[in-house]
Amino acid sequence: MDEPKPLRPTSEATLRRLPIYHHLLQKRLSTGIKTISCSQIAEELDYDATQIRKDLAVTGIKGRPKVGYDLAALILSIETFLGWSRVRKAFLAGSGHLGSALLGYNRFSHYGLDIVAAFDRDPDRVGTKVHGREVLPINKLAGLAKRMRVEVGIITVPAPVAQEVADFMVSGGIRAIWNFAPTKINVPAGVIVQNEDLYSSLGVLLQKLSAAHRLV
Amino acid sequence: MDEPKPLRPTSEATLRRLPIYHHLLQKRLSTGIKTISCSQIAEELDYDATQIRKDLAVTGIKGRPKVGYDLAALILSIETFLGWSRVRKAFLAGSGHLGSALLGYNRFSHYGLDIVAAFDRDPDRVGTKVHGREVLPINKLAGLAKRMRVEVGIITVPAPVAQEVADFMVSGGIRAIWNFAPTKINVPAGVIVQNEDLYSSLGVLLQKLSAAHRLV
DNA sequence: TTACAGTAGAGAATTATTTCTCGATTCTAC
DNA sequence: GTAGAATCGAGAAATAATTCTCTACTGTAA
Ligand SMILES: NC(=O)c1ccc[n+]([C@@H]2O[C@H](COP(=O)([O-])OP(=O)(O)OC[C@H]3O[C@@H](n4cnc5c(N)ncnc54)[C@H](O)[C@@H]3O)[C@@H](O)[C@H]2O)c1
Ligand SMILES: NC(=O)c1ccc[n+]([C@@H]2O[C@H](COP(=O)([O-])OP(=O)(O)OC[C@H]3O[C@@H](n4cnc5c(N)ncnc54)[C@H](O)[C@@H]3O)[C@@H](O)[C@H]2O)c1
Repeated sequence: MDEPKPLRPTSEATLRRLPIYHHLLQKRLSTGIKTISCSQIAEELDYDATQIRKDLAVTGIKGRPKVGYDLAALILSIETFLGWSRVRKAFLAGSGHLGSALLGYNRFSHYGLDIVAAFDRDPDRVGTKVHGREVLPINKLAGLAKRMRVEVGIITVPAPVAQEVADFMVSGGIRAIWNFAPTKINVPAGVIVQNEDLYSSLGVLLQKLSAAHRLV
Repeated sequence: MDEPKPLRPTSEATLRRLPIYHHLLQKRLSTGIKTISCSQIAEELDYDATQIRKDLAVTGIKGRPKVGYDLAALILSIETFLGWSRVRKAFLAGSGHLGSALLGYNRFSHYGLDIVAAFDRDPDRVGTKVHGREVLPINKLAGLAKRMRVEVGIITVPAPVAQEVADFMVSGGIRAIWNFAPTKINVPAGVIVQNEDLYSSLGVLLQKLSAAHRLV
């Protein structure tokens, strides 16, 4: 009776909902309340209370009947589970429109990510500063990543060069890639890729709008 | 025997995958090939071929055994299904970091979306131009949306004011909202909201990275 | 012509996720 | 104290999504 559970990894759906709860909980924290129940969260977000209870359970938090969860403890539990309590260094490749927006967003450091430098191929960009971070030549990425023990790579370059940039990241020892380019990138086993495809989101929105049209 | 099928709406998972196929198909189109099969797509994207077949079926495309699908017809079928073939006007609220990045991205017009104007509350921003689009005062949003028959609203304002901006959009007759603020917005029935929560994406990435650490 | 291999499409089986049900617990009010 | 209401937590049931299986079709090559 050593490993009775197969210990499945947490479902992606649950992982995506946890930050949504986190936003709400933080908002509530500032109002001064001390506890919150699943039914209250459910009411606010229009989710099913049982689903929220199961989601929160994966973080290891324990609630009390009739009361709910301790708000501060719950926030901490989510942050710990998601890996937001330990800040990891990140390199961003492609300091264009989207890359600059991410660099300008100083809130990621509260969510486990510290973008320490940006990289680009364009000589006009290299050497400039974007929101306080220096832009370095892309060919320095791998070496620096290794030296600085950078764990996360962010790809905001055009799709045709995304694979090449990902290869630099992998060779620099980066083990998790946040990919904003609308293309699949191939990485060796053990490297985590999280695609953020805005077209998928846009596709869902516009399809629903079109479908609504067709019905009415 | 009039409505034998309940006609369920297409699942969100399928809707999110269709744009991913679209990216690949477009890339293939430029190589000159004329047809493509599910097994080829599956090989490339590391998906299950049957899943791809079922996904593509919802767009109404018909394939031929041993051959696959006509590439150009398939692309068109996806575009039509997702509502990308008819371009809809959009207003963007919040011309900050992220809003500017979206305004600078001229490719959305090929994907059914034409951002025609931006809105902001900051007097320093109002009156300027961001990537060719004028920034107008936020209090003009509702009236102009109604007059110009704008269908889509994009929210890139800070979370605490997202609801207020959404209300302006709804009162201007906007029926689909692409929300980048990390907060729930409440809208009347019939209005479509698509949340694009970068923290969800980041949460998935970092949790997987943490979990990988724990195992090794 | 004929065998063969690759593939779409439909439906069944499997797996994953969400929702329901119920017992146990804990707070509040009487 | 005791009754009642709210809620957690665990397991069962229902629902949804994915993967498997089989048949029929189509092009290619012997
Ligand atoms: N901006 C958006 O709103 C938006 C929306 C959806 C998707 N995207 C995707 O995000 C990515 C970036 O978009 P963007 O609008 O910021 O583009 P952009 O052209 O503004 O920026 C791209 C940057 O990458 C740099 N670059 C090009 N090749 C490089 C290389 N080999 N190595 C390092 N840097 C290189 C360029 O010099 C440029 O600075 C694209 O893949 C795009 O499809 C952007
Ligand atoms: N920039 C990013 O990388 C990033 C990442 C994740 C999430 N987000 C989210 O996107 C949103 C925008 O982020 P940002 O970095 O662009 O912020 P930002 O501060 O650069 O831009 C916000 C803009 O909204 C305007 N604004 C404020 N109140 C307004 C109102 N009532 N009406 C109209 N305009 C108003 C401001 O003047 C400013 O121009 C935020 O909700 C943020 O959480 C941004």
